[in-house]
Amino acid sequence: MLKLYNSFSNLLEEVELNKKEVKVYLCGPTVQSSPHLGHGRSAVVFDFLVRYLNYLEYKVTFVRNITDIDDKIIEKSLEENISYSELGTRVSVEFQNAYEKLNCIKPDSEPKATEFIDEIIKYIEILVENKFAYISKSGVYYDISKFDDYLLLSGRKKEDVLSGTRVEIEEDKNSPEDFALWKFSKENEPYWDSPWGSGRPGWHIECSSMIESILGKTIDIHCGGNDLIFPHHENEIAQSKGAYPNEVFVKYWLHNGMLNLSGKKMSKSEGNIKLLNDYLNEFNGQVLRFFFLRSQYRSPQEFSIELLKESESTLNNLIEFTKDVNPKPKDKNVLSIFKESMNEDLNTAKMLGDLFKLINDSGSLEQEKLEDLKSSIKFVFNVLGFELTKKDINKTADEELIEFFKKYDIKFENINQAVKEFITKREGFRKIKDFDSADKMRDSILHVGISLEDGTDSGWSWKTS
RNA sequence: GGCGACGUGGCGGAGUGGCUACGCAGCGGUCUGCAAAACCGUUUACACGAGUUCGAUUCUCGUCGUCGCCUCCA
Repeated sequence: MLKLYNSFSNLLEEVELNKKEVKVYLCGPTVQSSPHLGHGRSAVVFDFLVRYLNYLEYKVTFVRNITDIDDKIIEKSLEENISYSELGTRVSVEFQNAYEKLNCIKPDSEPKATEFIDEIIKYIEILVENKFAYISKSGVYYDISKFDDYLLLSGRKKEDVLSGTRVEIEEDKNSPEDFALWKFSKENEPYWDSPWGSGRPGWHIECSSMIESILGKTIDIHCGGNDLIFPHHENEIAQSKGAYPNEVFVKYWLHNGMLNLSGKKMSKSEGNIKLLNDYLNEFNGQVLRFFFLRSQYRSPQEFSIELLKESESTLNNLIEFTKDVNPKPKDKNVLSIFKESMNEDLNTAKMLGDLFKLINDSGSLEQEKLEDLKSSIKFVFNVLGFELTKKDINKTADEELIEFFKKYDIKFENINQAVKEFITKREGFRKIKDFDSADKMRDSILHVGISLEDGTDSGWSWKTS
């Protein structure tokens, strides 16, 4: 039985869903700047969720939105002297590429706020009609005083929120905690026409509106980073309950923990962000993905380049262990470890530990059982979106490699052929016990990232750094 | 100040009222011309104080500390 921690009840709940139709919505990024590692974590951990639901034979409809219009995007595009849409498109492409490298499955729908302006306006009209919204000089606002159940998700009181420091008081709102549904445009700002005046949607309304348009009034699982709980998700609830008071909006709220750098949250506002692309060039996407697997999705997770390298080592060991088998669901222990830990609020960290325990105890297994263990481990990793094969091993020749082998009179055709010839040459020295020369060759090839391993199957391997 | 989370061995990170988590690194060994890889073995852990209990890292209370949110954010 799958259990998930519901942020709304603050409880681990047994999930009851209709197998034939599970609707999942993930709050995606605001495309104002390049994707950072935190975006990666959120995308990957909820990709684990969707893949696991698929494995359990739920029929999932998965939507992940893109916020392509908001104050920060406008601000940034003015700085760069390009249009908001040019900036948004450029950054969206970066996100797509990153998601692809991380092997996240493509959502069934990836709506952008600006593609749903009509729907958003209709939604606001309902809120105005239901008296949850009012029009003022600067825009249309949600009237918090009308919604009694405000802040149930974050478990706060209205009066406590009032004491916050960031409330914009300069605006002509009835109450400081009211939030914008529609913002009238100032000069040089992009705008769309609306019954109240030209402007743009507020940050929160797009999600309520797109959820309804694409998935319907009730969805099963709503995911996002835990920094979105307040105000974003509170406001989504306020909007959706304001528009449709008698409908259940979301059955299960799931929130992932933040990524930390030296114990502090990585975020745009802290200015301590690490860009995904920086690491996706140096490491392959699978390593990043594996890094995210090592911690349970709700826990804060510490990031550093050392920890990423550590993940790479661990992953390589796993790849090595399973290298000669095809993925098959054979070993009952592996499958029950997989299901039990995933059922326990997607505890991928526990799964990993328990699987390694099996690997450690596998020394005495007979051949067939050992193969079953290996192919089953490969199987569950496949389910979670890992190929468990070494990538980049057939790295195309670059100038450095060609030059290197030329020094030893070896013509570079492909990496395997070249290294093989190199090893044969070195073996010549070893045979006549000229170990000085043999060691020099081994040292020199190490400088181009190839490490020779006498007595192993392949005789060599790539080093990553 | 309000609300919440957490404090586990060198680092990371699970979990449990009594049984080695696990990974990586380290150390020792086997192997090897040497090294690497592989394999075997292995070291100081549950912030502090009190309580409940036959027994607490796990439950309760207190203390200290760290972090998150409080209308920017994944």
